[in-house]
Amino acid sequence: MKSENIVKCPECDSRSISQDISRGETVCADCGLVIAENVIDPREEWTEFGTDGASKSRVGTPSTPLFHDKGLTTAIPWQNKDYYGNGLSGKTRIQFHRLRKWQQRANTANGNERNLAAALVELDRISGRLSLSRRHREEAATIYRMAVDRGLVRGRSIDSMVAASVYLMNQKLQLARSLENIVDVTRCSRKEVSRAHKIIKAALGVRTTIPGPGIYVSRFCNELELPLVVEERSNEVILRAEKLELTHGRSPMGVAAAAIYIASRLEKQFRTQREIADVSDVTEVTIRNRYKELVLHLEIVLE
DNA sequence: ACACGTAGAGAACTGGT
DNA sequence: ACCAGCACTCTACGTGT
Repeated sequence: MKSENIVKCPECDSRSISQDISRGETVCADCGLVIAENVIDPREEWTEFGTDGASKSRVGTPSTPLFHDKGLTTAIPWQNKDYYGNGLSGKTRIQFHRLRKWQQRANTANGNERNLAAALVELDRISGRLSLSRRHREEAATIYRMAVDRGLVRGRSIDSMVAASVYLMNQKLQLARSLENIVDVTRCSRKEVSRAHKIIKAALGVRTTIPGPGIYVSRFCNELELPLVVEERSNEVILRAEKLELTHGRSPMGVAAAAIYIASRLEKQFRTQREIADVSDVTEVTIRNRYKELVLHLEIVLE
């Protein structure tokens, strides 16, 4: 990984690339794109093992919850070759075979570890499809790890528990992903995911604030390429709507979509109901119903 | 093209048993 | 665990500008 050679962000062309060495990441400071990860930390470890100072050289990637062994592995290659590429003698070969076997067992020996290993593969897959940042993946992985530790996964499908962990992380960190967004990228039903989610949430005692429409505004506006003023306007509308309890029992995405529709017209940055419906995963009908309601009760005049 | 309105179907939550 | 009732949303229209 030649991260030190990167000078421009491939996403936004910004030149402010920063290296977070202790996390092993190279990140664009402007758009937050992670350009490289698992970069080896070349700095000397603080702990000194020798007396000459030169022995402080233990390096490696930082620890992360994203691998079942937290990324701290020693790999014994399968080839029966030594460092110079020469073949190993029969005796050594047998010895290495045994070492490999034991390491395999040590890595995934108990059921929990094996479970985690499988789960993290799934987490990686769905995180990719939801384009979650590393921080979000780590939080989801941590939640899943706790669920495994409490024995919650036993007898339930790994996939549904992983999806539920992602959803819980999403709520905890106020990410704007709906349950549908997550169900779409898993192999299990909405019912399974929401049941698993309830179980984990209760067992871990995670408190989440019920997400209001507000959390969707910036994501939708981004996808619609609307300027910041529209975003602010939308939030004002939503705030007033919440005060009048116009949002209760309504799909938050529908309310957000309607607020954006109103705001975009107020700011003369017209977007059609169709366009807004597409990014917000609600239908035009719902946008219409919500926006009529909002306009009526908030006494907003659209010309 | 876009916005508007409606009817029937359907999914999801609540409370009851 | 299943069921009924409920409010809300969706699909699929037709209509109007």
